[in-house]
This record gives sequence, structure tokens and C-alpha cells, in this order.
Amino acid sequence: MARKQVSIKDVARRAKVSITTVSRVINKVPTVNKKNIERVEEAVLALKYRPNISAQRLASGSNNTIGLVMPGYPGIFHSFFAVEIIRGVGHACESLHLDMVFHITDGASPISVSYLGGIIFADVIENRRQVEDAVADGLPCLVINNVIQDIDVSYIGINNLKGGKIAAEYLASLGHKRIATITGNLKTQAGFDRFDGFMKGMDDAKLEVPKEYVFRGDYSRRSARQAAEYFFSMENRPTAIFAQSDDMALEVIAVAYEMGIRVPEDVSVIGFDDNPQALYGPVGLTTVRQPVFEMAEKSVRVLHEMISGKREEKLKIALDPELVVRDSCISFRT
Amino acid sequence: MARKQVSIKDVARRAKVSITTVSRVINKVPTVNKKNIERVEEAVLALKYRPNISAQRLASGSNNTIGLVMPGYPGIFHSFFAVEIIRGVGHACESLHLDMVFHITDGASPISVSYLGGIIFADVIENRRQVEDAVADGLPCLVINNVIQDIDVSYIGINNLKGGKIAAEYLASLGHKRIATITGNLKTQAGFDRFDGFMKGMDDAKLEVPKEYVFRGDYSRRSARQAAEYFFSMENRPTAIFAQSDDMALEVIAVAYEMGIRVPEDVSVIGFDDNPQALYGPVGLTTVRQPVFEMAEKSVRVLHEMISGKREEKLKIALDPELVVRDSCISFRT
DNA sequence: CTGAAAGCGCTAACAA
DNA sequence: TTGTTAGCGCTTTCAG
Repeated sequence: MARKQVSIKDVARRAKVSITTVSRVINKVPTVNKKNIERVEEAVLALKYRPNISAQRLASGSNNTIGLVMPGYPGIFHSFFAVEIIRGVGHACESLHLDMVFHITDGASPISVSYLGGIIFADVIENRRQVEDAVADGLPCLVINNVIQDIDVSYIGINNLKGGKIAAEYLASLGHKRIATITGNLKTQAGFDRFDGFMKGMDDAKLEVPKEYVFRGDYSRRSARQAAEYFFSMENRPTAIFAQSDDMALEVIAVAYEMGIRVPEDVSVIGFDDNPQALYGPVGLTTVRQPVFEMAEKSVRVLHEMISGKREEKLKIALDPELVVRDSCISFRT
Repeated sequence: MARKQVSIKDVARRAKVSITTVSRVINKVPTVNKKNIERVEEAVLALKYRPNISAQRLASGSNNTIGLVMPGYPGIFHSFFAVEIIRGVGHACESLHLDMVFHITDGASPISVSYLGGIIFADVIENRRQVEDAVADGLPCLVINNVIQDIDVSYIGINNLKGGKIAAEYLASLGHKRIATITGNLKTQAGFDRFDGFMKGMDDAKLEVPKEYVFRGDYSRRSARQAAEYFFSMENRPTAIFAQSDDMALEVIAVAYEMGIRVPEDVSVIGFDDNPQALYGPVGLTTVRQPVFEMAEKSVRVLHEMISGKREEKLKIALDPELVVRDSCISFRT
């Protein structure tokens, strides 16, 4: 039950100043004389006063709560991606003194937006409608990990097409010809683009990708295991595998060892993410790094500017991934 | 910038009723006649009216926001535990129409508690102070995954001592004598109790645990890898290993395969958690299940009762873990 | 530099 | 069943 709050009045009374002055001290308005500042601070401490945020918001008309909405597909939390987003957004919120409310959505129910100052949509899958609603509402919002063409909304994406290409090019440059891939969830833009980029890269390198060399995964370790078992039992086994997430790549390596296949001697494996977990396996994972944390942090900063009216134009950018060479890929030798 | 909100006044004007009536409709107060309900609802839709939550809270004195505070140790998000907590709390909040704000803490900075209706502390490590403050503040709060003796606060714990014992007993019952363990983070109560329970269980079974058989891990895969490499290279290799989280158990199994050691034929491995990821490895993981999700959900329900004044007494319980037998442990034969 | 007073949008007695 | 009227705790003109 609501404990009786000490209010600004109590503080004012004790400090023998007006509530206006107390308000000024709290908000660090410079035009208050030292004496009063001290007295107010003393009273605040003595009374354990905490300003009532609802009242502050109501009075000031501002709203420092931002919503982070993520699609709730199974296993979302086991993905490095999701966790980096939460970390990045949380971190930035902390330093900007914003509150973050976290919302996992299936896309069906509308999000209660009323008390939010702004929204960050992490990926858009089934919930395009929610984005449209927010935009129509005039609510400051920003989509990350997606390039959105058909809604006029700010976004920070990742150039996954380029990322996929990078992987293909690198493997090709090592002399591999038989290159297989395990895709991510193709329903996500990231998954699709990564795959698309890979195919284009292969094409550029004049390399064929027979369809047995494409396994439709979904980012889960489970799907990676199936894929690996499938690839490794082929008569014409691929010499290199592009797993479109590090987690899947790790599982591929684990399966390889279980089957007595060596990485990278017998098969090269490249991942996607730059998940630090991949540093401690039997072999350092070569991967394509995507700046997820940075993306998440930046999104908060931009959103904050939008909320506080410091930014009018929409932001529409895509960040570039980059190759991280470690030990899981080597040149192909016959 | 704050889009100009349509307020309750606008709705009242359009529906040609008083704002009170609008408020009643919004809050589903039964004493409103049908005509007016319809007119108000029409106006709400037409104007896209959303009540201002800050104002509601301020006026009603209530607060439906609960805080979930978690210790921010590195890798927290990679733990199955943390993710289950977030899922469970999030899920329960959703169904009770509570807002949840998520807070990762290092224990140093006090949490801004002012706008919260209640708090759930997920584990207490360095942040005992924050719990004390919340209690002193009279703020409804509840600790999960911890049994707290010296602060008078509600908690829902897990009987980790029993969990550790279960693992020891099971392995002993299979005839193993040389049983090693990889502990979790011993700074956490769960980690300590699990270890303590294991040792007690071994003692009850009249089995020695030489100190080379105890590896101090920290729940990370990395530490599990070190432990596994250490155990597997011993002259007097253990025949069974109790890894105090499933994630670590999985890493142990991975290392085993890399080294050409078979599970369970050459070594039995038991985990702790019941992480679904452990279903898809080369061998189904035998483990000790702890009801984390249920704990998280229940905590929200209880907290909600406390906030709404329906519950006075503190809740102090510990949930029991249980053995889940799959395929990674077999009887020891010489 | 300070304080009085007018709201912010809503709920909750209290009358009618 | 409805509307009137006070506030909730705070910020923000606007005078002083």
C-alpha cells in the first residue's frame, strides 16, 4: 500500500523556503543562493525526500520513459543479438537518465504507448503494424536492425547484405570452392539479407552453390546441429561452412569434433556476430562482426534527441559489418 | 517534442458529458448508462485519446510499475537463469497489466525507487544495501533466488542445498566414487549452497572429495572449459562430473568430445538448471531442475498483492529442485 | 535571487 | 446515474 510520501512541501517547510526554491534546487537551476541550496539539501536528506516522478512528468509535460520492444520469437533471449541490444539500450538509458520499459511482443497486441516518451523497435517481424501506429501517433520512434523503406520512420540498420558478401568473398579468397551455408531465420530481414549477400558474393566469385549446400536454419543451435550432421555426412562434403550466427557456428564446430572432423584442418567455419563466447572454444572463431551494441546505444541517443525536440529529420542509416579473422578458416588445399 | 495530447477534456466535450463520466468509462466503473458509454467510446476512438498515465498515477496515488533489479555481473545475460527470470517476470506483468522497468545494478548506485510501486530483486549479491533501503522505505519488495535471514523481507528462494545433494546422491547411487564438481559463482548464495549441498551429499554417501576434484567456476562456459581440460588431463580422472549449471555441463561435454572422451561411456556428466538447450546436444543432459520461471511468475503475483494491500504478511519460501534423468550419466563399471 | 499562483490531466469524494 | 469541486506533487510563468 502506498506509504505516505514526503512531498516537496515538507521539504520546503523544513528548509524554510518556498516549494519553488526546492524545485529549483532539485532541478539544479543555477539562480539559487548557496545558503538555500544547503538548507534544501539538508532537508532532502533528513526527510529522505524523493520527488514524485509522476508529478514531475505531469507538470513538466515531459516523459523520459522509452520503450524497447522486441519480437518474442522463441529463443530470442538465447541470441547474442538480443542480449546486446538490451545491454546497449540499457546502458545508454542509464547514462541519459531515461527509464526503459521492456516489452516483448508477438505483434498481435497493440503496445500501450500512452505513457512512453518514445519507442525503440528492435527488429520488425510480425509487428509492422505497431510501428505504423506509433508513427501515425506522432510518437518519436526508431527502428533498429532493420532498413525500413515503406514507412517514413527513423532507423539504424546493419548492412547484412554486405556482411554476407564479406563471408563469401573471404572463403572464396582462401581457395574454397565447396562452400555451404546455414541461414538464420529467413523471415527476418537480417537473415534474408545475410543469405542474399552470401549468394551474391558467391556469384561474384563465380562459384556455384548447389541447393544441398544451403540449409535453412533459424539461429538456434538445434538447427545448426541438424545442418552440420547433414553436411558432414554428405559424400561430397563442403570444405567451408558459413554459419549465419556465431552460436550456430559454435554448434557446427562442436558437432565436427564429435564426428572426428577437425576445424579448420578438415573444414573451415565462419560465423556472424562476433560473440565473445566464440573466443574460448577449441579454435578461435573467424566471423563477421556487426556493431550491435553500438547500434543500440546510438539509437537511444538519437531517440532522446527526437523526444527533446533537438532533432527533426529522420535518421536513416545502415552500419557496416567487418571481417574478424581468427583461426577457424584456412586456405583450401587438396 | 511532445505531441499535443488529447486530454480527457476533449473527449468529454465531444461526447457531451462531464470529464468524470469519461473517467468512469475509462476505469470501467459500472454506474454509467449505456448511451454515455457508447458516446464516450466513440469519442475516444475518434480522437485517439490515450489517458495520461502520469496524471492517473498522480491523481490516484497508485503505481503499477514494478522494478526488476538484477546484479550486473558479466555474462549475466548469457545465463539461462537470468533469461528465465526476465521471461517469467515479464510474462506475469503482462497478464496483470503491470509495467516493468528493468534495472541492472552493480550494487553501488542506489536505485531510483521513487516511481516504483514495488521491486523484485533477482538475487542479491553486492546490493544488499538496496534491499535494506527499499525495506526501510516501506516499499513493497520481494527477493527471489535467495533465502534472506537477516532482513525482514519477503523472498522466494530455491533450495539449492537440496539440489546439490540430489546430484551427489544420484551419482553415488550409480556407483561412482571419483566424482568431481565445477562450482558456480561462490559469491552467490545459489552457487555456495549448491556446492555445500553437494559436499554434504557426498559426505552422507561416505565419499571423499579431494580438493583437486573441486574446480571453482563462475557459471561461464570459459571456466567450464578450463575445468574440463584440467579434469580430463588428470592421471586419476574422475568418472563423473557435477557441473553446477547446464551451460557449464554442455561445455564439459564439448571438451570431452574434442579430447576423444565419450559421454556417458567414459565419464558421466550432470548439470543444474534444466536448460532446454541441453536437449539437443550429442547426448541428452541429466540435470537438476530448478523452477525459475515459476518462481519469477509467482514473485510478481505476490508483489502485486502486496502493492494492492491484499497481503500483509511476508512470504518466505524456498522451492524444491528435482532430478531430471536423461542420458549423460550411467552406472560406473570398472 | 525568490515566492505566489496557475495549471499539468486525472481521480475521488460529495452532492444533486 | 451524473456533474461539481477539490486536490495529487510538481514545474513554470510572472512579479517582486
